[in-house]
Amino acid sequence: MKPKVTMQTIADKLNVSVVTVSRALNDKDGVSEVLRQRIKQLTKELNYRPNSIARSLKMNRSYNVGVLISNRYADSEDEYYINVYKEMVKKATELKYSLILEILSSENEENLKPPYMYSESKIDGLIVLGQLTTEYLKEIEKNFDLPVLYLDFYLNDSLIDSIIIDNFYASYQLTLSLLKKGHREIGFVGNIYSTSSIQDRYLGYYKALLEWNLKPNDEYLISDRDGLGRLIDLKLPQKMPTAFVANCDKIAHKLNQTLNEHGYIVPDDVSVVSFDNSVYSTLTPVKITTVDNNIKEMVHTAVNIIVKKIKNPERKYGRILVEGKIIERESSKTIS
Amino acid sequence: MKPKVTMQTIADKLNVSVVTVSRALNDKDGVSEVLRQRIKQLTKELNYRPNSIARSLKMNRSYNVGVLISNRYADSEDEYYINVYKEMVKKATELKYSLILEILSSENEENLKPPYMYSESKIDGLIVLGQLTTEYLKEIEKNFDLPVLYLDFYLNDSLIDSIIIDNFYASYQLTLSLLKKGHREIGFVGNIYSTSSIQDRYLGYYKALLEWNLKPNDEYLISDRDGLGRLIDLKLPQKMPTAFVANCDKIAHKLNQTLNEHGYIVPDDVSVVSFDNSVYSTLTPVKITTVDNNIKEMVHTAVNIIVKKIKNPERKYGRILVEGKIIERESSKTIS
DNA sequence: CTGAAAGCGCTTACAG
DNA sequence: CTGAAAGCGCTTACAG
Repeated sequence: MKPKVTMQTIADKLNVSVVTVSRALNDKDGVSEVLRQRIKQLTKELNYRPNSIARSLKMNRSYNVGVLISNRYADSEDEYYINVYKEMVKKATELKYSLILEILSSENEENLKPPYMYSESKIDGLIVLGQLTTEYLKEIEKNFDLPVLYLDFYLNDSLIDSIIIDNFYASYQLTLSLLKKGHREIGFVGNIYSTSSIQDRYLGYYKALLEWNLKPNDEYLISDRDGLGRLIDLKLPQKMPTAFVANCDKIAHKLNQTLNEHGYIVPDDVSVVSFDNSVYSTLTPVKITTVDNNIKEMVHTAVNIIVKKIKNPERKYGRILVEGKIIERESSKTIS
Repeated sequence: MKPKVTMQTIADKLNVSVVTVSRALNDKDGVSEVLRQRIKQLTKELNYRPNSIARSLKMNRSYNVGVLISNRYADSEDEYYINVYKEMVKKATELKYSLILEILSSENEENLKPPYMYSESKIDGLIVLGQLTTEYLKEIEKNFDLPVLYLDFYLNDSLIDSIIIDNFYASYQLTLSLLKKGHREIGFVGNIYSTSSIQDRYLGYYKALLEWNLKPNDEYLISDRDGLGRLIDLKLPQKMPTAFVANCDKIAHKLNQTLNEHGYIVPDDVSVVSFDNSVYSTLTPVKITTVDNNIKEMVHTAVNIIVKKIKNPERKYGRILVEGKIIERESSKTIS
């Protein structure tokens, strides 16, 4: 490793002070244009890299934002959140922030252990990506001395801002599209006590039915996971509806398999629609009609807001809704 | 936000110096056990969080490792690398390091622009995940003043350590498994000029054929991407072999589709085997025989080594091979 | 066992 | 336009 180049090195070579170097490099007033150029020039020749750690200490800012994801969402083949993360990284870089990802183990979640990056003051703000236990979230809300943003879920009675897909509206639209195709017996797949997003999708489905004067049939409500988010086998009802709204593509894919095992073909016997527009929706033999979550818009909003909150922690944003978009594919069919 | 708690706060309350507080919290000698406990106790009561930025400045360590991935590998539905990243995060946390991910755009790659996290001195070491252009890598090797590790590829004539799946050996074994099933006409799918990993997989395939006194047939070599890594349509040969080795599951999946379009059924007409054990290998109707890359072992080794290199930059590790494991599934069939 | 001093590399008032 | 001084919150060598 070569000798370290600091602002002092530059200053010494040009017989000026570090103050001047700092001002020149940060494009602040108080340096003659000639000197500024000389300094910038030398900076390149010497391969000077600013020490962001030193700046951070002075400014009381790390220029890092933490992203916390539960092991539940990151551990399996569930690629959705990790994809969201990727988009976040791109956006954060634009804003000169770095992202630090931490995977929250079930154990630490249960023990209410704060993220390492928080305990070590490595971050200026935190984005919680995907719902955690209410106890854990309450703990964050009570103790955290940092701007926090919930992404892709919200918590009732919470003062913490959140950004969510407008699941309710999207589900309402999606269910309407089935009704317009002639379906009257429509089921829903998902544990509606599990996450706010499944709940809202269920209620949007409910609303569409009510609007067509239909009563949701409890027999058509199939759970897909236990209270801890672990997937369970899907139990088909005795009498089959003509269509299902699945709470996500992954479950739609699983539903498709379960249906096949029982001799039903999608969409000839049963239509299936779902949410997320993830890899699961296109890799099955029959491509699934789904809702594109508009990850990009959601993520851009999220990163912008957390940065704004770092600069002004008092400002509140509340619940921000991002609209999804239905993508019609082969799994939903018009019936008579 | 509450008033900030620092070591000074603790020191003042107990009428000791910050030196003593620092020693107590870092479990260093020179503090009586009684005092140490009192300090630690107070730390909890006041919700003290050490300022890792200050420590970093003093120690000249950020305790961050950068991970650089090309847009090419992260942008599409290619979940492989992002999965690898997730495992890296878990391992890094164990070692008290944080990871900062940066996505390298094609533009920055072409202009040889160094990663932001490097230019801003935010990281102590860099892991390059997935091959970049030779020019970019040479630039890193020439200029970077940090430990660097290549993960999942290597560069010839490079002094930089790398960790790779033993592609050559795995491919050799995989091809042998086809030969043992009676196949004699075996094709290979992949642009062998594109990445070292495709090249090595091709050569392992080659070796297996040679060992059985077979000559690889150029007609059976199908390219899958252009020089920049963009996927292209697969052109099937006039005369079909009885089996294909595809350079990854994603391509195997695509090959399967192409074969279907031309009226061939896997594995009845053609067997297909591939690499990665990714989501693509199990979501197709016919599950694909593939090689599990042992991501965990690869990642654990990688993170351990970069941390060791940060502590001792002189030490060389060379090319480290991690063994893959064949997972037999339905897409490869015994023929007579 | 305990502390005063110095310093990591910056930035921001303040003074000229 | 330029610089001396102070300070961000730690850790380490030195002294007692």
